[in-house]
Amino acid sequence: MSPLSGEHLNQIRDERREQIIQAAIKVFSKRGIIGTKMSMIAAEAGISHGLVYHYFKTKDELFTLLIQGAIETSISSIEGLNQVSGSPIDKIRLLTKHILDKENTPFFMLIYQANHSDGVPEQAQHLIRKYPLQAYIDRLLPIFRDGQLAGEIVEGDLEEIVGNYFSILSGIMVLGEGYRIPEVEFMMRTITTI
Amino acid sequence: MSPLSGEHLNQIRDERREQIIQAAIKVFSKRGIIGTKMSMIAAEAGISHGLVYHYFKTKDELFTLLIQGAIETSISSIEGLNQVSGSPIDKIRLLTKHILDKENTPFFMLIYQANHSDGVPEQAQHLIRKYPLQAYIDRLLPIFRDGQLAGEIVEGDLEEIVGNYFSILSGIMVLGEGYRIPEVEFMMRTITTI
Amino acid sequence: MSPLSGEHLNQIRDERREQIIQAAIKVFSKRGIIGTKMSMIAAEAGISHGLVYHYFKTKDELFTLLIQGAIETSISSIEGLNQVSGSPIDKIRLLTKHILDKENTPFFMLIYQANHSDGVPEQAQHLIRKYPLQAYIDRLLPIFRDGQLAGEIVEGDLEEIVGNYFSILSGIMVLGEGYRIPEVEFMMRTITTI
Amino acid sequence: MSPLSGEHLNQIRDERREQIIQAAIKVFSKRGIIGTKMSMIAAEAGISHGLVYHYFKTKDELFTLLIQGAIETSISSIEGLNQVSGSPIDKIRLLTKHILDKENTPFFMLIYQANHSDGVPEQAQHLIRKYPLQAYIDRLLPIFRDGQLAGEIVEGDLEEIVGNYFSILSGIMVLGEGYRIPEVEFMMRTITTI
DNA sequence: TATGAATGAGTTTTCATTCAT
DNA sequence: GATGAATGAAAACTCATTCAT
Repeated sequence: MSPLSGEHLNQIRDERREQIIQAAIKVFSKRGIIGTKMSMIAAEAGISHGLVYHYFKTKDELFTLLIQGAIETSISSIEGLNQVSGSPIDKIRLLTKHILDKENTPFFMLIYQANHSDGVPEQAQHLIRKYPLQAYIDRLLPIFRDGQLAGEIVEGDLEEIVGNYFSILSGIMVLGEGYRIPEVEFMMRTITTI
Repeated sequence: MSPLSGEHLNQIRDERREQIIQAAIKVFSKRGIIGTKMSMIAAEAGISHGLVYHYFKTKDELFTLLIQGAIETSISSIEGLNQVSGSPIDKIRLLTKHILDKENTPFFMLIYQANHSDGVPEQAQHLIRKYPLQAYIDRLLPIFRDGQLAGEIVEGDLEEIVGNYFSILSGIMVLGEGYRIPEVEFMMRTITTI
Repeated sequence: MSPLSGEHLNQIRDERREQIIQAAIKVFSKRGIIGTKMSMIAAEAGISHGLVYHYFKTKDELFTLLIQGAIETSISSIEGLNQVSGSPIDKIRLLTKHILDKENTPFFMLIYQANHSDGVPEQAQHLIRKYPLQAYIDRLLPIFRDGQLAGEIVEGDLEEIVGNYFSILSGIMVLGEGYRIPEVEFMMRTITTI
Repeated sequence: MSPLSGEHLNQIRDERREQIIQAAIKVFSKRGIIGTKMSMIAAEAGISHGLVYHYFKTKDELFTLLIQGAIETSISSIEGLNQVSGSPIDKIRLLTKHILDKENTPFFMLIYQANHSDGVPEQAQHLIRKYPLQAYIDRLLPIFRDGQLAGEIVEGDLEEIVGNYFSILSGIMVLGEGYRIPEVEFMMRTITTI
């Protein structure tokens, strides 16, 4: 019989890769790099640990890939706010909703893990350092400024306000199970007037 | 040389124990259980790794001890609020100030680590489960209720408000370097009227 | 498409086998058994690693086969000297030339690898032990004796002379790149008179 | 009781190190890097494999150290010839004797392994490349030139003669068990007049 | 016949823990 | 009480081999 068609093989490969990536996000975000054993990822993906290495050279490479994805996703979802129509407050509400969405927890957890764990691969550290809190502040500042000018956002140093707000959002998402994720309006009370 | 007096030995013992505990808090809170090597604690304490085992049977025992201390400290500092004079808002401000104090970061980190890491000793897990968010909510609820009755705290489900507030405080303290710790008033805006 | 004729399949089979064998000789002789991955042989042969297993059951089987070939070739080329006309010295010169021929390096390397490596399959070890230095000495001795009788070869214990000579030839061929392969006459000075 | 005195500890450390090094020379020289398992070295040294890592960071570091030692020893033993009194032929005879000494086999084997194996650590490769055959030829050339001028050594291109001679010596030492190590005079016949 | 996805045994390396001194 | 040499269990990673297609 002839070997599998290239297309079919590609499909299998892509599926497996995605399967492993999803498993890895789940495990890494919960346990960090050191706490995550490749066998856990394999088990989570329902495959042998050897196969993980068929698709990803090392644990580090896999982790770094996820970090890159997490950063790209979070940055682009912030930059995407500019395309959205609505008042500054509407945009911030949208962002807040997005961040507080349970589905996005792993991204914050991953970045958190990369920030705190030991044994974070050089390249992942590099990415993290390239996008510190300030990078997010810079991208959110214009929206907050507009809000302040419109009188919708409290007076005060803008960098401080944005930094605080993004920090408490990040904090809440990092806590994980056992804590409460507040409603959007609860968080926004820190920055809105009235 | 004559042998050291028993009292002197006791003193050395206590000093060493405290030395190790402080070192352990520092390292565990930053790196978690798995990320912390006994040799790191020893190095931080300036002693040989062998000596740590003279004072603490295992890494798990040491970690569990710290968790116990962290929980006790945080619970008692909340319970202590009742002895303080002042309005409900004053008490909450005091608590907030206390929690946001950099000095107390390690306690939150430790509890966080115990909540998230793998390889957390059974006994530590037990302690953590014995004092979940709800335990803190229960103890804070009376104060918040008074505040609500006095019209100083926003309307709404009290458990939710207290849970949210304690969660965002915890979140911020867990983030660590690279993020902003907001001022007390910034946090309190989530719960105060006007 | 009509199925390939049986004959054509046979031809493909034989070609592939030979292709793999040549690739295996090249890689095994350079890297030894342990150092050789089946994937290297496959890559060298320009086929998939799975296909190697269609032609050879295991790595061990393949290696053993090569060892067998190497031994048979070297033994028969020595035995072939008897069919050659010429003086003893001429025959030894011919043998020396043959051994020092770069093309024959892999055979010596293979036997060397089989002698030294770990993880040499039982059967290959058996073959190697069946044809030790002594087997070569035995076959060369008559020629050297004739040479000694004719005064062309130095006096002395014949087994020793033959053993020495074959050993230094083997040694030189095993060294590989980075060393000099001497001219025939340089080697022969060890055994010839004048 | 007081801890071991620093001196005693030093003694233990030095002994163990030496013990491991000797074991490693033995195993590495016979089986090469890939073929050598750290557990083999540990077993040969009669210690646990963990202890090997107490003294040497990695297998690569250990191997590289041995290579360095082997190169240094062989270079210095050649350079030492200049301090020796005697005719050029005497010096070469001394060198030959030294090289053919069974005790020195491991050095040649190690360098051989480093030249041929896969997975040779970068630093070891560097050392090997720094001291190719030419480095030895350069150091031996003056002696051979003197010998040629004195009519004790055959006519011909000196580099060629020295390279050939050092190569056949190296080759013989690499063969290991199963082959004959010739007498000094047998080897020297390749280069001496008469 | 041909391919490469998939598995798991085996190896390197780390580190909690023990123990002689 | 104090040290650090020593052990061994556990985890990352490699690769021979199998097998569905």
